[in-house]
Amino acid sequence: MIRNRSNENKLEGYILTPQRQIVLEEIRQCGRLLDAKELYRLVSQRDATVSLATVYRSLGLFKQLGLIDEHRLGKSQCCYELKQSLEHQHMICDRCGKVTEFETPLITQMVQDLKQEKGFTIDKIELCVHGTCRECQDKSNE
Amino acid sequence: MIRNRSNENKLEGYILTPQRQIVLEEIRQCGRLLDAKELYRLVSQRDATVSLATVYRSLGLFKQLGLIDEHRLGKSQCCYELKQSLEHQHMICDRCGKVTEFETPLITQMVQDLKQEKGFTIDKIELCVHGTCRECQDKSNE
DNA sequence: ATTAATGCAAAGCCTTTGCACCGGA
DNA sequence: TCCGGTGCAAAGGCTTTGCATTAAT
Repeated sequence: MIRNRSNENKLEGYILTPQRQIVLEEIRQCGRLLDAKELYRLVSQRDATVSLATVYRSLGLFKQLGLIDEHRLGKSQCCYELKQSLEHQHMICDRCGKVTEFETPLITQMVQDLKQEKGFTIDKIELCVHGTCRECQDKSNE
Repeated sequence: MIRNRSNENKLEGYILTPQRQIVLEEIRQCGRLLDAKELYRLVSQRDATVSLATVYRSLGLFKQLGLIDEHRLGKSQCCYELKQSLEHQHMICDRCGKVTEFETPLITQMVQDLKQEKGFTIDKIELCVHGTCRECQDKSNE
């Protein structure tokens, strides 16, 4: 097995096992938020012997290494995606369940404000924006 | 049992049982975020026969009636507090676990931006702000 | 041989639910 | 009597963990 002590694949000091490789590639290829079950299903299509436990353990490792972000978005289960900027956030439509990405510079502003006013140093801001998307509003108006 | 069809206690059309009364009062008196277990402990001190299921069912009702807000704050368990304004948000210190409240007008701005740019109508924005509080930073610098 | 990673199944944690019982109208 | 609310225990959903096995150096 390939041991990455260099920074190739950003898994410094950790072993890039075939299982971890598949998990990471599926997150990369998907390009949207995924929960563990969805990810497990995708991974299983490529190697049916990979267990759900390994998916969770890989996610834990990637999270710790800063390769991915974990979001809860007000739901009981976690969702994952490749590491994004602070400004990258998500809206959840409560009618159709669709998750839409957006960018907002207000986050940067907020980080500065909180530092200045409260002395709080921020590592991560996650928004849980709930409402109704344009499509669902249009449907209501028909 | 008192049936509130008026808007006293804001429990219109619902029965204000002794159990519900205790649950609501404890949320009121506490004045900070509480999870179900903590709330159950407080309620039990006043009436040990009240079950955890009743606490959860009461929380569900209050939530539905808009009396309280439910927050997840990136944690697995939910926390509850009396209904607050959109601007009222929370920061979590990842070192000491302390939750600090703050107000930010940027939320209002964000609601407007999302309406204008994405056509998204927002019911609720919840921030999960993670970082290090001033006290924990000071401790590190000693 | 040593050490880490994996698969499996079991356990954990928080929350919801089915069901019988109770209490007020 | 009727009907909603309650308590209890069980079930649910997601995630973590213990343990034996496997794989790499």
